[in-house]
Amino acid sequence: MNKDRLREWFDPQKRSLKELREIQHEAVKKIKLEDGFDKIETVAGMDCSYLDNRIICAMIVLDYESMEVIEKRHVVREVGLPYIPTYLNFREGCGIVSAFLKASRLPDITIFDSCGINHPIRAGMAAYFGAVMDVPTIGVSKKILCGHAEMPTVPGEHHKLMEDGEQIGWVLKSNKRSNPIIIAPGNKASMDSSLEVVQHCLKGYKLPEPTRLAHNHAGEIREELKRKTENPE
DNA sequence: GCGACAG
DNA sequence: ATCTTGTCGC
Repeated sequence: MNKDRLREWFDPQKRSLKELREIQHEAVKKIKLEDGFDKIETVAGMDCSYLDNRIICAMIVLDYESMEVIEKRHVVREVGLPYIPTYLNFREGCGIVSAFLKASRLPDITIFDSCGINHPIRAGMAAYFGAVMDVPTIGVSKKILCGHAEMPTVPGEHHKLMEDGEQIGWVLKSNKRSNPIIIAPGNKASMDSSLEVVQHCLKGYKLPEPTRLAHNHAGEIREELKRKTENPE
């Protein structure tokens, strides 16, 4: 996909929220909820951190079986939109696309630190990105944006996240000491596969390795930038 | 009208 | 997300 087309999908530019909502609807039409991958050999994690008016998007690619890091990438951008619930795809989109395209080899599936189809109009960052880029994605968040579910209390316990009688994701107790995490398909990943992939990536922490490591990396880059800002040499 | 609301 | 100290529990 060329650069101009990508901007149309991810750059909020000077468009109104109404226009942005329309664009989300266009992307949602492209979402596929069946598995669109074969054997998973690599899985990536994507997360962002912020510093003043800049956003740091970090991506980590891991070997699916061993969960060993293969590649770490990041990009720093000026944020183009304030945080507005349900419009996160336009706030973090451009940076995420840049980081994603920096990978030397595209991952078989990517886990985002955000919502998937568990969004008011099914346009969570993971679902939106996956639909536009036509790649498999899963969303893993820490808070419920929409939907309701019984809360799991025992590690491994999980329940369906429901909205209007439809399942839009899962709520999973990933760790004894942590609050449950919310999992949802993004694109080209079924409801069951989304849960299975995330469970496979859990290694004793609240978050699955891909997302946990991406979060750490984004934080490290942030600290570096902070030093430069305070100590310009 | 009121409350909820990913990062 | 970010700002921040101590504190409870394993």
